[in-house]
Amino acid sequence: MSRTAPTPQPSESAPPRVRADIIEAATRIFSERGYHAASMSEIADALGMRKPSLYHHVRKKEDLLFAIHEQLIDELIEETLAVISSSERPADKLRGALRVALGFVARHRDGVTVFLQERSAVSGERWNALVVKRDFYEQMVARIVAEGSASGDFVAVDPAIATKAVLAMANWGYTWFQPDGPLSADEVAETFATVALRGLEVR
Amino acid sequence: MSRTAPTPQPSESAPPRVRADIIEAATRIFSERGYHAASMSEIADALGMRKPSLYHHVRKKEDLLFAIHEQLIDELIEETLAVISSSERPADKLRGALRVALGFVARHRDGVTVFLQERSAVSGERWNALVVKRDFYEQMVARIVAEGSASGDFVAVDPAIATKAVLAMANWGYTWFQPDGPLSADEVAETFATVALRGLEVR
DNA sequence: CAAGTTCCCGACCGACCGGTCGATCAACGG
DNA sequence: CCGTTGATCGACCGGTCGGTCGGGAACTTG
Repeated sequence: MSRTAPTPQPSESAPPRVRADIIEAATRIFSERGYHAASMSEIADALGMRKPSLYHHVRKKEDLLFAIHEQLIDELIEETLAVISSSERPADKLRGALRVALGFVARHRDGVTVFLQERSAVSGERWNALVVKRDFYEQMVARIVAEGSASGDFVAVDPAIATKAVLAMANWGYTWFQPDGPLSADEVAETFATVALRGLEVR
Repeated sequence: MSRTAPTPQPSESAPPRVRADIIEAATRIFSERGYHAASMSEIADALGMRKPSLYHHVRKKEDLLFAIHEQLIDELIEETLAVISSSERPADKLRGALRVALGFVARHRDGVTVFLQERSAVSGERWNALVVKRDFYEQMVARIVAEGSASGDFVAVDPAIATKAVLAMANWGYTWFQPDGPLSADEVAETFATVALRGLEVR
């Protein structure tokens, strides 16, 4: 009864809802077991169907991985762009970018795990588009740091290396942050921003 | 002629030299293709032998992964212990720990990649010992931050979160740092330490 | 030279995996 | 009431992988 009335809108050739369920299950299983170790049967079983049924909705295993990557990077870019556009001072932009990144980990932990852990699990033509988007995101962060350095808001350290430090905080979160744990994403993001902007040492 | 005179010391049951070559090759291939995607034939071929020959020196594929992990974490703990023991001020300890970590990435890039990328690729009994060592390393960094907070050298931010920020810088390096690139490990470590201790913002 | 040890490898095995095929079944439209 | 469409799945296929086995080459030791 729960999954017997599909095709409510036969309008588009794009899938209606099953697709989302499939990607969700694939994300969880890829995240738990790793892309190569996970099997299509596993994903099918998690959806209450058998492998050939899953292949009715999906062409290749790699397509699932690609869909996960694309969905995530698009959303991350969109949110980050919005936040840094509505800020003025470089410090606020950096704080906002960290808040978006940590919030992303909190909301899409499995997806981020797949995104960062299975970064080079696949190749092919369309993969280049993802690399471009990933670079674009990094460039957004790099631009914040570079603007701060140029305007005199930030101290004179190598902006490229400082960017890597900020990206590290944003990207490493998926390995330890627990969305259901005692720490909130905003709390972590604020502390990270404080460390990155004011430093730990008392003067 | 290059590999025809083994067994120079039949003293120990421990392997003489081939073992090191095998682990080195496995490290490179696991790092490039991922543990699950890499095959034992690949590793054997890289060593100029066939798969059954490789299995003469190695019992299981998982043993290779375990050996890589163990070797690396032991060395990292040893070096970090030495550096933070010979320092006095928390700031110097933190700087030293970052220098060790980045130097590690520079010297054992493939190994660190396997170590951090294939963190949960295997299970089993002995795996617990590795988790304990990994936790011990993190605790060393945590203690530096906690000491700094307690002594008043560091500002009053949540030490647990600040520790994660430092660990992020140390651990994320393997994804981007190029040992043969224009940046030296010490250069990066110094800049990271500056960001973590003084912050980016001018006051 | 004979016994022993170490290493090597062609051939093989069982398991599993990504992916296909064809039959079946339910729902909908005319 | 029948044809079409979409979804499901048992059975199957080709390929690969981790791991084994048994025989042989090379070297050491006596």
